[in-house]
Amino acid sequence: MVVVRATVSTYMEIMRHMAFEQGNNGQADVPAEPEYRYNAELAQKIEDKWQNRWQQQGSFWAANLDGKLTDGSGKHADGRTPYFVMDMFPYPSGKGLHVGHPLGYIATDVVSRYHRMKGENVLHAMGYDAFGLPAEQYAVQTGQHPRITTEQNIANMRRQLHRLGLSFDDRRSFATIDPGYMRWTQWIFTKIYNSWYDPEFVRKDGGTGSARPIDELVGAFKSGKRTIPGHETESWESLDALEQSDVLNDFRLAYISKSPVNWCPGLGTVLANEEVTSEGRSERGNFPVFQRELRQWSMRITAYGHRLIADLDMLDWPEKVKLMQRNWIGESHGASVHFEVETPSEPKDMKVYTTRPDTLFGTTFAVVSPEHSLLDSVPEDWPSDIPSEHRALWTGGYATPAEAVHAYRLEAEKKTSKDRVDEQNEKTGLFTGLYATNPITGAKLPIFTADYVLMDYGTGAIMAVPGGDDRDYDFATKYGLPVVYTVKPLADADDDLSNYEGKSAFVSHDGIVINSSTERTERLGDALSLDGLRVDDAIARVTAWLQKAHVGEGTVSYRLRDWLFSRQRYWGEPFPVVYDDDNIPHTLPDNMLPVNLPEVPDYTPKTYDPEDAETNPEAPLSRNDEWVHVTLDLGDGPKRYHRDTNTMPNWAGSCWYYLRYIDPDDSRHMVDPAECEYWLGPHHNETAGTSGGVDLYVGGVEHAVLHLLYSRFWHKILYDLGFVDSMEPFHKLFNQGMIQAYAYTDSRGQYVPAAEVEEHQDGSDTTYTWNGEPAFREFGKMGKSLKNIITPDEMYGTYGADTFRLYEMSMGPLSESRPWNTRNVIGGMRFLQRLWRNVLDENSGEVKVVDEQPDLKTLKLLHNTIHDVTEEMEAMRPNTAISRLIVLNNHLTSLKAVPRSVVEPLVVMLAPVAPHICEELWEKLGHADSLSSTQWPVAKEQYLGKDNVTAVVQVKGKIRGKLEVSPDISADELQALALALPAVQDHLGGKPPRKVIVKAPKIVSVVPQL
RNA sequence: GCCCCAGUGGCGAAAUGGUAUACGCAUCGGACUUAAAAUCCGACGUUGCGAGACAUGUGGGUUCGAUUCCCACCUGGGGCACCA
Repeated sequence: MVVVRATVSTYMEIMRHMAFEQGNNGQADVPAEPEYRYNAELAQKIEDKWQNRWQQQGSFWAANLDGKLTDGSGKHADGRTPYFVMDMFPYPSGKGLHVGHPLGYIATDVVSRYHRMKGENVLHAMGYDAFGLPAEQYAVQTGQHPRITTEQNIANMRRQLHRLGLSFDDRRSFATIDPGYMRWTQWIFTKIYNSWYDPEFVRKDGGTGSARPIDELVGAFKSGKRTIPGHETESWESLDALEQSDVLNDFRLAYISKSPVNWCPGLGTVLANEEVTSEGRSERGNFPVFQRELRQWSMRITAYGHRLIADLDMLDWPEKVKLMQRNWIGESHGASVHFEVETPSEPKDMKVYTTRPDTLFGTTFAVVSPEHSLLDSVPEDWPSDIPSEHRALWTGGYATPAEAVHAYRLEAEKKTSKDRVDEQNEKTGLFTGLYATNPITGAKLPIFTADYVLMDYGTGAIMAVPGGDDRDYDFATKYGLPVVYTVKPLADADDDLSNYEGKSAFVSHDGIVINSSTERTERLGDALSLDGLRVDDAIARVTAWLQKAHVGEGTVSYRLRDWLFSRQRYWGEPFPVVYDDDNIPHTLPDNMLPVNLPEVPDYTPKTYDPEDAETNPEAPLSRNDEWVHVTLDLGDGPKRYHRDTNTMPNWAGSCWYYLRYIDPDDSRHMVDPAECEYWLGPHHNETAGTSGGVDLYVGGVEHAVLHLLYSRFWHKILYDLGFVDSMEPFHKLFNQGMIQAYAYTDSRGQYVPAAEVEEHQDGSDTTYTWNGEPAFREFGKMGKSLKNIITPDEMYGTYGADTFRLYEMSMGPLSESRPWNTRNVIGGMRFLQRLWRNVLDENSGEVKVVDEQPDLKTLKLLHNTIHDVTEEMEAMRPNTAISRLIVLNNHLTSLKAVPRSVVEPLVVMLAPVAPHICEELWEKLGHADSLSSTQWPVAKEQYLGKDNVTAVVQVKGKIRGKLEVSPDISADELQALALALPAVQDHLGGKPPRKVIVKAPKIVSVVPQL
């Protein structure tokens, strides 16, 4: 039985241990390591040296065209191609980093260094996304102001990242909390607020629909070119300020509305849809979330739904992320159908949304959501024609429809979002006493209210087709409503309808319409028959018919909701908005920005019993009266105003930070237009495509919809308004995998420190013990609670930053998740040591390379390696690139003397991954320049071919022989050689082959007679 | 339920229609050493004395040839989920 420590254990530790013991025994000195051996201690020295030198020399500064960050070359950074590579904005948490965090940062650093060596002008910077809930919660726990703890966290994270040797342009670093940055976040908000979406506007890229200044809309109202919704007969001037404000509010891209929002009493704030899990709980804190009608800020992201889907086609993103965005936006094409409803006061128009207008003939009732406005117009008494056997169920036992509706609304409000949308739940609902008229058949349909219909999708009302829809079928069954079948699935086209008795027919698009015709009527005109049509044809025909009869039209609907933009928290950007005495909002002019956070007696959010839905948000910013109530001159003399006390969500700051990297100190622009065009404009280099945008954006897939969707949305607004000229923010997206880790439990299921667990191998069985007791291995994330955290600091101490970088880059493909295994790190260390020894003598420190010409075999290996490594780097596969470099280095190790002309390109090619040791070797090899400005090697064509290749001979797909042949052997010659092989003859059994496939010079495949 | 991705030695993995297991870890053997570490050289899918046979989650298919392409299933991971 062999005992292996599963922990960080290198010969270094063992040596130190021995030194300690022997010192105690007063015995002979430890055999000293060679003085110039590449070990953790030396690595640390080298790393410090180069990190300082890079910083002093500004080795990684990206040159702007003009301004403070220009390199003075006069034009376009000396004509170099720009390359913009970014990591996702990190959140400086108080917990510090573990070895999983820097994976993406190392990857982008390798890419950055590689592109610099290709002679490009590389922009690579790192800032901090510093507002948000965790910072606030951490501050509450420690009793300090979030600004203090956040700044400490940023400093700590900077230190840890610096130690990795990342090649950032440190002049371009900032945090979202910096007033100079926040000012522009607020400025962008005012631009969005003062814009509306004109669906007819033709953009410069040829597309239709664009954000436009709200003044253009006001102009159209004034000139009468556009009628004023809700005031169709009035002139703009005849409306008072409040009415004007309300009208514009319905058009603005940032607007205030009283609508059902996600209220989370446990966090004391409202949340965006994207921040609520499918369990109906908050993503942060896992508290229940309730639907409540509250006045809140929203952003009209739905106006961009179509462009956000369509423009994905321009992007070089993982298909998986594109798909997630498409699904999240959920564009569906259908029709809005108008049903007339008799109410006590007047006839009303009830619009329903359906993707299947072809099933209108199968509609047997209608359902509106509990929040629907129609419920304000229910009759005073129950109609007399309620089927008596269903009366109790339909009325819920309430005396009047109004009472029933009121009670049902209250009940719906009390349910969590989860309870409301849980498919498992039995459908509930009540009759409203109202009837709708089917516009096609004239049939009278009872209208129910039920919470399975959602107010914020479609129109909040549906035509129920129990013959085709499972949900409607469930409801119809419970409430005794009739079922009519109007579509036969194509597969069952010959079946008669009795086959569908007792179930819904699940109406797929693959079917034939039946039972769907009507005569010409006085009211609606033409007769309509869909019978016998395929579903898609029927949809087209009925939609055209509805449109002609003015009782409906084709519409597009989105699953995506407008983005709820306000939060009732302290640690976020304040809204640059004040209200006058009439409560009309005004955005603050540019010269009054930024609006800084006020000091408040208590920045803790007001939270409630997480289950108590009957509570209201209270914004912490409202606790400072002096800040809230101000006198300002907004152009019409000093007046009293009160400030908006909400803060923006965490996403605001991360929506546009990439723009600020380009031009971080500009006090006149959000980003200088010329710099922005150079770095982001479409075709700014060959990889950016027509969309333009950041050349490479690396981050976790967890932001697939949230950050990446919001950021695209803002970018498109800024594009429409002419502030940026790329259509998309991020041209290429790459999702790095997660580094996972083993965790160990004892027999009671408690986690034990993973670093102290011992691994035992007994034959093929592996067992684990901790403190002599059996332990059990599981696989998951790295985290404090699992007691399996390994920090970068530990890795620096035992191996150095280069080995750590090398290990992370070599452990597997970047996009895959995989377990961390400290035991394997030593392999990278050994590689670096062997390379070190190939260049210099460990004992003397003297460079030992020779200037003689390498042999042909070595040259061929070198140039093939250059060729292949270049390919691997382009494809972001550092793992395979590294393995090729190891092969080359192993070959050098086997030579009697190491040729300079081979080891130098090897050092250059390894530099992106292990920059410090390579810089040191490069210097020792006699070069004065930093590797960061050294050219990437180019493979020489004449060494890429091979003298002899091994041709494989297969019979019926099995290898029966190998031949060493010249690479330019003819097919006939190779075939003859192959057929002459005794093994081939044996397998042919004396008969001539049926067929021979020759792919000279690599393969001969012989097919024997049957 | 719907959609997407993955499954290869003891382990991390390589190979995208043409020699399966490159590279690294672990393990074993050898050289060096008084000894150990380090280093260097070598072995290392299973089975068989061997020729060989069998092996890329399972079962089929296409092909002269399949880890790679197609179909079905199993397992694991992820996304969406009363969206009309």
